Amino acid sequence: MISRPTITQLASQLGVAPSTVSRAFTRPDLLRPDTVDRVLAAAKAVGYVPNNNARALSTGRAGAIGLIVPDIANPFFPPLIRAAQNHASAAGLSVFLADSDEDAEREERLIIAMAPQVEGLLVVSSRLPSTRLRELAGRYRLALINRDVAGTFRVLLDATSAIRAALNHLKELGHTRIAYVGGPERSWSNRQRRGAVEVTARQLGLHFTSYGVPPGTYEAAKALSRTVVGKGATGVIAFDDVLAHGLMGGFAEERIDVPGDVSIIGCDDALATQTFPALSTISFNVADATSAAIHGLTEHPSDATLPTARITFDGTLVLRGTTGPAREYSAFRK
Amino acid sequence: MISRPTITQLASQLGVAPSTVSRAFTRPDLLRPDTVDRVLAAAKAVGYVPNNNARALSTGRAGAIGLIVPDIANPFFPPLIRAAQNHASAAGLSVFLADSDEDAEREERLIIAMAPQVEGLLVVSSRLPSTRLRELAGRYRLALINRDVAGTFRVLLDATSAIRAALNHLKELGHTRIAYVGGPERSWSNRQRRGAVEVTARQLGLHFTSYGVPPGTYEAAKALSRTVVGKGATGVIAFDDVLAHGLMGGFAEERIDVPGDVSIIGCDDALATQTFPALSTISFNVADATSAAIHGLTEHPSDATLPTARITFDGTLVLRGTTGPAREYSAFRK
DNA sequence: TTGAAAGCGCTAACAA
DNA sequence: TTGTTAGCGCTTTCAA
Repeated sequence: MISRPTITQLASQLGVAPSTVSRAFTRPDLLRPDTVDRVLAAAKAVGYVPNNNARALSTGRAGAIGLIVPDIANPFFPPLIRAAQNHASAAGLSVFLADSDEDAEREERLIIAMAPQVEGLLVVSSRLPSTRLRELAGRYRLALINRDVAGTFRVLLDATSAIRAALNHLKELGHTRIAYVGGPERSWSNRQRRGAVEVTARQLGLHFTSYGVPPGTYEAAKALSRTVVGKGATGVIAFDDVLAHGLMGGFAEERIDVPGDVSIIGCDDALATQTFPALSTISFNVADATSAAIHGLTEHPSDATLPTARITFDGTLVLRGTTGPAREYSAFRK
Repeated sequence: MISRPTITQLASQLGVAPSTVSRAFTRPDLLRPDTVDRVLAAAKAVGYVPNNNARALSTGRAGAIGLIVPDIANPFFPPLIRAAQNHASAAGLSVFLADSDEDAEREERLIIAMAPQVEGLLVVSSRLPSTRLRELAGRYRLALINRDVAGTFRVLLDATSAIRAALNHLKELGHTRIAYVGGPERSWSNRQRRGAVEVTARQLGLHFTSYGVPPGTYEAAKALSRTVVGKGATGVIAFDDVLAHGLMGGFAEERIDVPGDVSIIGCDDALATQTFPALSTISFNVADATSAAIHGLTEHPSDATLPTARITFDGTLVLRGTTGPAREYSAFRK
């Protein structure tokens, strides 16, 4: 932030009032078109850029939103972050990004520190307890993504129907033993997905087993792969593509063929086709969901909190190369 | 940004002057310790948080830095982004993140829009022409990462020595035909790495071929894999881990064994061990490099531009599972 | 050690 | 359609 032309300098140089310059930028409709042109041209010539801080101070509107994610390195988040930036900048807002590092306390500190400085906060895949989150949403302008807390403004990527489609697909291929490999326990998506797999499996008469990979990492999933298949599951649904990929890595090492020996379906469609074989998965329209959340954040800018809302987006099953006919358990047992 | 207690309110509530409250936060050394305590306690009680915008306006210091990356979804950047945030927040700064989407014009617009609002800009892997970059660095406070423009403040991850080690390693394994698979043409790292491979190959008497994957994506690299190996290369160095992984994906589809048929070494160590076999690569201390850049950005906050500097960090060759003894070319030719 | 007061650059009544 | 003016919340001289 080095010194630069101010609105007053530009105004006196043009022989107009500061407010005229201001209006040329914020309410050009109030000015004669040629005045606007004159001001804008002069602004460009001297390199005048409005000072956001002064503007924010004057209007009481921060001109920015905050975005908190648990782990920027997880491939699910970058597209979301990019979508958030695009939508925010279309609304004339910049975005402060922060990473909670999967740490609930850090997440709360971030919320408290950032909230007063921004128009509102997009909190994605929160790791905070629901009661805390509800409290915070009662004090600050929070829009949650992938966290279903009653009384808050939340946008949810709902995998239920896609999971039903996935299990139907596996059943048709002859799979009878299904495993779910879950991720972070604090993740709402994880609990939702596990629940959906369990319920659907029961409805379809499929044997269901659940595993957990609390750190949610590729490595941890890989380490679990032998166990999963050793217990006889031939169809596995993973919490997300990272875990699915980790399982595939483990299977590859064990010479367990995908999809010959075991079928696997991920979630989030975050790895595109960067696995071999290409991963079947559940895809969401993250951009639309993010857009909805940003809408909520920007809609009634002067309210202290966001209205209660529950907006859901369904996922779609995307079949690629990791599902195939079931093989008999014993046929590849080691 | 909802209404919240101001310094004036807090002051009158405490029966002190606003400046006293201000000093309790910014220059506690000027106050009697018990005054400081009293103010801080009251601030905490009423939930007072300093208004960054007002502070920025008053001091002329933005309290934030900007960070521009070409593609947040590329796994090289998230760790860097996280490092930037950690170092910035340690210096009391927040960070505005922006993604140029590999687009030079968009990158320039971002620089011009953000620069006036922040203490300085961290521009990573710029896609702008050097002349533009030099101009911008002469006008704004820019710290470049992975872009070597004379006269600017730049921090470089230098792969040269690690590439030398890599080729020596391949040569010892009996490889004689080396290919480099490059990424974005605008990338300095790409040009540097290609040059290092070429020079070293010549010195070691190895046959060298260069390929390019301008989009720099997994998909594009995968599509190139057959060509690379068809021309007889048995050792390949990829611009980055994403391309290396893409090549591996292509090889897997073609039933070309890694490292049995072809050895491959990536760069950036961005995929950890998320490939099968685990990828040999060149690793950099991104956190230190980022720290150096942020140091530069925060050192002389009132100067209009950063001093000229060229700070380099060498990479390290990390051998994992994708390199092995060379096989005769004809042995696996299709 | 603390207070009073001016001013950072901008916006938004209100007036003209 | 444009100008005047009073702050927004904070920091920072200067004075006490």
